[in-house]
Amino acid sequence: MGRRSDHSREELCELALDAARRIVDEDGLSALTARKVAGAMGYAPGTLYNLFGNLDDLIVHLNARTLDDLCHRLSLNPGAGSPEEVLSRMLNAYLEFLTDHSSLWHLLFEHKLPDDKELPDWYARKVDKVLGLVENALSPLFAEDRQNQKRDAACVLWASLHGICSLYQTGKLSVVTSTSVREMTETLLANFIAGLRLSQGADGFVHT
Amino acid sequence: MGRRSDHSREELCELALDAARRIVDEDGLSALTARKVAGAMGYAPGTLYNLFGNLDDLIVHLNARTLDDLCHRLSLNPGAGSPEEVLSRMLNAYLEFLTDHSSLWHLLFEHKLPDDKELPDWYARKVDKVLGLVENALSPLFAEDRQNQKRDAACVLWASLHGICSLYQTGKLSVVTSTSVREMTETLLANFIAGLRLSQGADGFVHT
DNA sequence: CTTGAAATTGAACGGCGGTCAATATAAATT
DNA sequence: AATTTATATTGACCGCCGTTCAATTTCAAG
Repeated sequence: MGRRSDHSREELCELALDAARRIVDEDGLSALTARKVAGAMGYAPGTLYNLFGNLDDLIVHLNARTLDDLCHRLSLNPGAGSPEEVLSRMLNAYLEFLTDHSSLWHLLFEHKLPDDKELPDWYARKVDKVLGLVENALSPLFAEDRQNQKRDAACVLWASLHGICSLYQTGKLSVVTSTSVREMTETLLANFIAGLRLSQGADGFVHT
Repeated sequence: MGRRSDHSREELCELALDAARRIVDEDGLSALTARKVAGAMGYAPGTLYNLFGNLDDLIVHLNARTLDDLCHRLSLNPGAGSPEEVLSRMLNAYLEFLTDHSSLWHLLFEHKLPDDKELPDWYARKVDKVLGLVENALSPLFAEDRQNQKRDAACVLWASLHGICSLYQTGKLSVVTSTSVREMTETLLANFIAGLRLSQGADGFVHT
């Protein structure tokens, strides 16, 4: 077999990523194999390695798409309101995605590159974008001269929510409590923000 | 080859789990293979399947040991003090374990049984024990008639800390912030507990 | 000494990620 | 139009993996 030119290189990448997404969504992480992806797009396994360096590389690109998707969903329902209200709406969208595409979500976070490789810059920028949404929601809590603390707070909140979702999704929470993810994340949100309000000072005059 | 009787069945299990622990600790998760474990204990691969149903089963037992170890370390430095102080000490021990045995820690949380199988009861009890430590530390914050809320709070806190550690450990935090795990977990701890104090009422008279 | 039960082996199976010489096609050159 | 060059595609191959199981060897009981 030789050159086919049924598809451009970009079309092939899209084909591969579409196939990969479908496979993960339908049959779970363990079903994502090079042979299966290649088969689903009607090509031989070797072709996949012309498009991506290896499976890890393909997964990073798939995760980038998932990140875009997630970011888009979180951006809907913008609306105004207190940080609690805004974040609660975002949480809705997040949990909905987690429920509907648990394997894609799982892949997004569970996947780890080998120690000697780092995530590319364009990927970091996508993560930044999501984090920016959280940051904006938290903005009213921080005085003008403390905006730099926003980012840390956003990171902490985001990572914490992730922890709850992660343990839930791997079945490690149900072993220990019957409380729903919904309730737990709301508990975190409420208490963490209450704490922030305090430490940032309701009117800027409490604590240092 | 036939019956050797160099070791009792229990000794063999210990041999296997010791080997597995060493392999994970030294060479990471991906190095944990049946052949390697068997080789390290001086037996053929098949023997491993007389002791454990499969690799998943062995991993659950290894994780149980890790859980015991973790629980033990968290129980040292008991001491008195405010919930913040007690939990901060526990956090020290936790982060120390995370640093020294990152792969064992990773295996403990990342491993997921197939959907049709559940973690055994004796395993759930071990998780419970760790959670109990957090619960005790939070105890002073809850009035006598609200002790049942303790558990939820402990779960949320534990899961949240896990999220920060998890993202850190998979290199997904460094992409987005240069703040240390240490600082982030302290931020969570401080704000969450501050929030709890408020919602539980400093003297039981604020909010419902 | 025989017999039966249990432990141990290691080859075998199907599948995996990844590689690469061979090949077939498209584009460039003559 | 014929020839060359460049490139896309293949699929057999490598060394692994988890897991199985018939065959074998040893121990213990009768």
